[in-house]
Amino acid sequence: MTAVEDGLRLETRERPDHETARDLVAAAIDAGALVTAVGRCTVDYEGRASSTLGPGERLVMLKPDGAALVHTDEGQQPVNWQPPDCEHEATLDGDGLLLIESHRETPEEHLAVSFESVLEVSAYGLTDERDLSLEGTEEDLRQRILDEPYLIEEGFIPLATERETPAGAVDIYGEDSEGRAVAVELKRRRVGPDAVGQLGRYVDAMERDLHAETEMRGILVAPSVTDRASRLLAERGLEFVPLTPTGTPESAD
Amino acid sequence: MTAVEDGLRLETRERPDHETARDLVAAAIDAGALVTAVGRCTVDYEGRASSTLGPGERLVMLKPDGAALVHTDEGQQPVNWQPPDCEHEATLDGDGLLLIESHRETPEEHLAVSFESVLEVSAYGLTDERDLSLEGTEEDLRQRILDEPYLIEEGFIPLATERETPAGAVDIYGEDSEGRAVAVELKRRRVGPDAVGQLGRYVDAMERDLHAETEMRGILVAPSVTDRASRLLAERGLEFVPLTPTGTPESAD
DNA sequence: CAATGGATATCGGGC
DNA sequence: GCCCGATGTCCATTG
Repeated sequence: MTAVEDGLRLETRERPDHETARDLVAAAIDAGALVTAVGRCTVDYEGRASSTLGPGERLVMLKPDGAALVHTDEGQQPVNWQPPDCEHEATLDGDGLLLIESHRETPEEHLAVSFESVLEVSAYGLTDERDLSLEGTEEDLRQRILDEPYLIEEGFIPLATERETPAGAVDIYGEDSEGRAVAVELKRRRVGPDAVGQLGRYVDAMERDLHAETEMRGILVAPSVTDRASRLLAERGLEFVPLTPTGTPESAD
Repeated sequence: MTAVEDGLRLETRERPDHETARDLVAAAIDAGALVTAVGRCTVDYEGRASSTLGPGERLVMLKPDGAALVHTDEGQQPVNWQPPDCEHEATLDGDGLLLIESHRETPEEHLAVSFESVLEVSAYGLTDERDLSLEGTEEDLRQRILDEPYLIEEGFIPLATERETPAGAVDIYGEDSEGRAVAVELKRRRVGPDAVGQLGRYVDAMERDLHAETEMRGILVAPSVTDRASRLLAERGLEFVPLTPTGTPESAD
């Protein structure tokens, strides 16, 4: 019985032989620990796409929720990965070398990491309450507008959030001071053409719903807008109001 | 002089005191090693947004390229992070506890991880050739069409890729058997409304360029399409051709 | 530098 | 389970 199975919090092997590494990784997976394995390896992936990665030194992380990450010494993103809810397995291949595999269905995906050498293997028993508090999101921008509707313009009245249209949900639906219907699309950061297309789809869908004679307004709310997006807004008769989620002043175009 | 500075490949401390942890992390950052630090900590971030994370046990990874990752026991994504090209620093705070910070400018961003306890600290000297070969991408889909244009339709002739329009670059520009201009937008996976909007913008822009009388065709190429996107395609007079990057048959709508 | 769009995007909410 | 849109998205490419 290993320390991990005993409920201890940490088990590490430096430069273990492959069998020792396999034993620890397998036990740690069973015990619900977070595992790291560092060494020279190759990586093969097959699923939504497929990839191969030749020999190199990387860090492999296996999480108890079934996520797997292969990190090189560069980049924020892992070079290979599996999302949560995968099944992890540690075995010895035909040459007696450590093989870590991760598999899931829907979609069918398989990741295999074949180690030539193992620098270190560690198992950590982690607990986390996981109460991240994040500010400066699109939700903060929405709340800011609901609290102070005049930030959109004098006389603007919010009537609904996430109002459904055939093209999707409008972030804020309301009326202007002359009673015209207004669709507001929110973005927490500077926007490009995509956001204009999104707002345009909503406005088109609502105009169709409200019958042709009613004039809809569409307002894009974001810290700023790119040149091309600005031109697209003008072409489609849509408007822009500069506003940040936090109230911090930023350059507004 | 530590082992890391000597060029050794691995240096680990299990349950180190905070000063020992600080020394190793600081030396490893200087030496260009990849660092992991596991322990109970709080995390504060301030930058494009801001966040706080209360006490919990996490794994912090510092990469020699300046990236930083804070991983909990759940999720593929780190709960906090910094992109590459940040400056990392390991110090002792006023209470003598390990403090890992990461900072960058443009945009101004700061990450601070305050450790209450340190389970383990490791430094790895990694080298990686980083030669990932990936198949099943949009680029593969494009090449497949350029090799076999009839997959779009009988008589289709590709004339250009990434052809610029005022609305952005069209993936493939070509002509049909009757000489009409065709814009083709490629997606490697099932598409929703966004892709329709993207194609629509290109077609509108090209029709404007080619003068009003010329009839443009817009074709969306993807494995399949959602209901709403299908309706949007019909509304805008755009077309859909089911095709996968690899040729593997998938359910096509 | 900004801008644009892809990604094995991941993630969460709604239906 | 699919669909849809947000993300501190990251990231490569291009101007």
